[in-house]
Amino acid sequence: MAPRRGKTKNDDDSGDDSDDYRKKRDRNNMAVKKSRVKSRQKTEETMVRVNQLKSENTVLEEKVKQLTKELNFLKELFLAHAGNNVDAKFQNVDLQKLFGESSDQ
Amino acid sequence: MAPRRGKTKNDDDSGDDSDDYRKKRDRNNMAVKKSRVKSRQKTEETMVRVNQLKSENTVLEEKVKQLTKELNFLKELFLAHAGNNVDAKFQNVDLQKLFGESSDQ
DNA sequence: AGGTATTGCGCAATGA
DNA sequence: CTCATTGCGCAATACC
Repeated sequence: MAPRRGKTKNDDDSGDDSDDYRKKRDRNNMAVKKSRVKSRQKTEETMVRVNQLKSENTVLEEKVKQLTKELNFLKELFLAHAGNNVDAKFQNVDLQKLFGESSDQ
Repeated sequence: MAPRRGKTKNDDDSGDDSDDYRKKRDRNNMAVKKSRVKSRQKTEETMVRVNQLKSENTVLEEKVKQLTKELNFLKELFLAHAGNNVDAKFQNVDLQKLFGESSDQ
């Protein structure tokens, strides 16, 4: 596969000339491998996370849609009779505030 | 930095003895670099995506909470008077169905 | 000071 | 055949 033997030709620093150099390289190679496995796992998890979030999101959007629908129905029903002076007690309620722009946006 | 010069000197196959081998290697090195840049960008984007989704999620959760609150308020208000036989027209509405367990959860 | 962890890079095999 | 992707080792260097 790979023609190992870069033949580092020791040249200078680090007093190790050959054998514990190898030991050191081997240990680093292990570390590299380990680190890369970890990295891949992290990526995997991130992908999973994205999918989780996407589906949670979908569920929540449906819920909002449903709730909004219900709320609008109720408001209409309410207003239809409120304008009719149905019950004096309803006068206590500030309908404008309630139904005008109840929630934001 | 790296004492390149592995000078594959090999002998075997691939009719290229030395010069277009280098060309080939250089091209591949370019391709590798490009591919890795792309990979890193993709990772970056994924991170961004996760954050986007997380905040969208938070917003949606708040919205659901708010809508639920409003809805409950309206239902109570409604029921308080419905039991009072406020308006004959309300008789058309099946209040059990409306307020019983309208939505899930 | 001495180790592991991370990262950029080149090589070679393999995939399109 | 050319380019893209991937596992791997090396060396630098970040991190403790």
